[in-house]
Amino acid sequence: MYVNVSKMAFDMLTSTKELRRPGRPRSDQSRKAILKSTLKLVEKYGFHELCIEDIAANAGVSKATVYRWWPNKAELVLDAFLSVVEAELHFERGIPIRNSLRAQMIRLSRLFSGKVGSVLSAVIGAGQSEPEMLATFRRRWIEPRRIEAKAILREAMDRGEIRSELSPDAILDVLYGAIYFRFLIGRDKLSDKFVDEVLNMVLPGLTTEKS
Amino acid sequence: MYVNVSKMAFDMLTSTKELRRPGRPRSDQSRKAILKSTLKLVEKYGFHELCIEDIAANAGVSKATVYRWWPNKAELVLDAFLSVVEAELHFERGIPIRNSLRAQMIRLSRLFSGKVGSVLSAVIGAGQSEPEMLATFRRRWIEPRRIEAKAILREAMDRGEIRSELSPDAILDVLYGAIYFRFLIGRDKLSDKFVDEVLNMVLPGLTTEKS
Amino acid sequence: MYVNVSKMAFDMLTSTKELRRPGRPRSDQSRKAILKSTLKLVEKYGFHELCIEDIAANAGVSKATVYRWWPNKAELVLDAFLSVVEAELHFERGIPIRNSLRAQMIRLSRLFSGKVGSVLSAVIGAGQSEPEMLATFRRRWIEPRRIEAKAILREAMDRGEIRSELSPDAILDVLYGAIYFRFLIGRDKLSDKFVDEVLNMVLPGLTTEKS
Amino acid sequence: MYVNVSKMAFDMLTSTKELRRPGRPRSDQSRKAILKSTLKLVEKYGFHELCIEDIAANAGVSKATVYRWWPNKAELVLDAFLSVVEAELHFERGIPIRNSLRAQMIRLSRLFSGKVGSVLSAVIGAGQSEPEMLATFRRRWIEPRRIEAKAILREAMDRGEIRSELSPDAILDVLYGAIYFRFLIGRDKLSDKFVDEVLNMVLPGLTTEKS
DNA sequence: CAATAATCGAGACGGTACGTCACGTCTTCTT
DNA sequence: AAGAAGACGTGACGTACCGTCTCGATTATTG
Repeated sequence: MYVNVSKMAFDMLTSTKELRRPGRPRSDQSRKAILKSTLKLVEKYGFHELCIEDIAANAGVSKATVYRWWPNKAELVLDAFLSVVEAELHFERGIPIRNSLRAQMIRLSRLFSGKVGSVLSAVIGAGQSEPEMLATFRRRWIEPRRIEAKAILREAMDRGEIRSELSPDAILDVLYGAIYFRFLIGRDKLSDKFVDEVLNMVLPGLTTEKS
Repeated sequence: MYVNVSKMAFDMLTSTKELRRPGRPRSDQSRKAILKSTLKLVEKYGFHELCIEDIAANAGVSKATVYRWWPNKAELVLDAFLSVVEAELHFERGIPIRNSLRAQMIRLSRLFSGKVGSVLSAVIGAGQSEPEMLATFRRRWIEPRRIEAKAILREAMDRGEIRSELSPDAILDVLYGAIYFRFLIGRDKLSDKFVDEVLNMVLPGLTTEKS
Repeated sequence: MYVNVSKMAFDMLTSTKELRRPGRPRSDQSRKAILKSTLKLVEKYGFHELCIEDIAANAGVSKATVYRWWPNKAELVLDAFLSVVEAELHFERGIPIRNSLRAQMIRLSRLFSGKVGSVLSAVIGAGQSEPEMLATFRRRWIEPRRIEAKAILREAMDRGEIRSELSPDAILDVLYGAIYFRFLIGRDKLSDKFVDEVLNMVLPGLTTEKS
Repeated sequence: MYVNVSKMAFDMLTSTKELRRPGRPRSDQSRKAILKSTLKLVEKYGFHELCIEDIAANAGVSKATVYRWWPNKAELVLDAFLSVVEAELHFERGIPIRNSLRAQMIRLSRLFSGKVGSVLSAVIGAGQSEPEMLATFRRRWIEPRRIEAKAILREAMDRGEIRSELSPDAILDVLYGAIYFRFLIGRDKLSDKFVDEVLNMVLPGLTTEKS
């Protein structure tokens, strides 16, 4: 991960079409096959049982090729996870805060219930004993979404929908904490209905109006 | 874990004080030394780096003795965790719901910030790829506390403090989800202040009075 | 082995019927069950794969009981072997040397081809890396028979059938070496015919007459 | 053993000098170090006490490398033995049979008395409970020598030195059985004198002339 | 008839080595 | 260079038996 980021950056800088590093270029086919195999196998076995030898074999790639581009299993799984979900789950802006939050939270909870859910839980689980991995996870998955969320919260505060003395971070910890808690630990399934329950409980405490 | 639970059950059934199973009895000294070493080492190295060979060596015990009583590292760590925290963190009853919740949530968040916090996160992390372990964790850690919590919520509903049409499980997912989320994923530290922020946001939505 | 020999000796000395040591006497049933199980399992698995835990389990006996009477697997197997064959295979005396040798060699080679053959080869095999065991084997199996054999050879020398300048030990090494060699290493099966081949080749060199 | 034999065969077939299998080639240095350490340790401790962990450590090699090429301790020791003695102990041809036999038997018995003797007895001992190993031992140690021996016996029969109605296998079982018997079981040491005793006893029965 | 003494079963214990697995690295030839 | 192949040293795994031990129960002799 670290490695390929820097090398990709180098490639981008230099490839004004002609300039590039000597030697055989990186096989994009291999890269994709590795990420695909990783996703497939982590869904099947979970992070713990997953082994890089199997990923390499499954991707028809040599082990050394995996290690050339990712420093360890954790980063690889994280990259595979992000390669699937990175672009999704934006907030709609300019609509009532409840609607915007609800729509995004429902899409998130459905994502958690699907195939990538098992990959996500594997990533967070592994992160509990690998601080660097958790940091990367936060930086590339949690933070981008939170920046957007804070923006719409700020807008809602400006419109007077949300009490502006509240901490946006605390608000989001409460709303999303409920979903993540049920996803990671809870026995109950995530559902659209649960999202509504959460919003019904929490929003009254955030709004300025006395309903 | 599974083994000794069933055997302990057997002991209890048969021990009208005098009856015991034949053969050399299990060494309680070894059992305690193993749990103690496990706690110590998991705090030091985290779950991932922890190895059973080290636990056995540190406890002055043979590897076989560890495997005789615990099927794998995860169960052992879980048992060690529970042996330390199992009896703690009850709710005070007969006082306003906010006070009771606040006191327990603060004690919980302080626990998370302390030494056992790292053991707990290791347990939950490992549980993400071992469903049985997570189930045991829920059964022996989450559920006992939740039963108490539901009882005080029910009392508060009876007293008219909490709207009785709300789902107790959802309420607890919101309140504790925030803490667990910040503990497991969040970048911000847990603090007494955060507990108050959560309660301030959530309780208004739960109460009957419109303040 | 060492233990029970001495204790048996003590028993013999003292049991002029009434005198015996205090405490629960040794269970002869267990002793026999152990030897029987040992024979059965060594035939089935060979010496190497044989384990004392299986012997004890098969004999319905505790492991400690086995170790109380035999110091190790080798001695136990040797004892089991000798308990079956010790009394057999004497030489007939007062008949022509060829007849006496032939009869005993044939009985021996048939014994080798039977069930105890596999036990014997296990014993000798194990003896190759345990000098004490091999010594006991020689003392209790090889030597008693060799003493008899030397006696009939001496008689034959006295009668003038065998050249008396020959070494009886060398004679027996040649005759029986052939059988043991074929038994332990050779690809060819032992047979009565082979015994005759050996005698036909060797006896002319031993006899005084020029046939 | 099985593995490398087949791979060596493959190498031989394909190595018209240039063709070789892909991947990192097997380290010949490791292979030799393992065989050397095996010999050294089996001489020192005997087969039974020998453990593969020690061999690997002594050879500065990983345990996995040992297991990659030899399926078990027995095959490894056998290979080590053969790597030392395989090329030795031929018969001289075109001389009187007695001389040829005597020279080879004396060299053999001296070999048995030396350092490799303990390895050989370990190999034969282990072979008693592992038929495949004994078969390999016969194929690679016994048979090649026996083929030569039969050739010189046949020549001697053609020359009229040996009675041609005798079975060469039986002759060799008698001659070499005596040596192996004394080596494996006998209490007496092997010596040049013993070889002469054996030949003096056996040859008269084999020869055509009446001396 | 109690006290003493040894054996018995069951089975837990500290050990040692097993043979396996995956790690991450390295060496070779090919693309 | 990058890639596939695959051998390498390393280290932990979980297992199997080792030979010893601690129990309560049993079976004898002795006082």
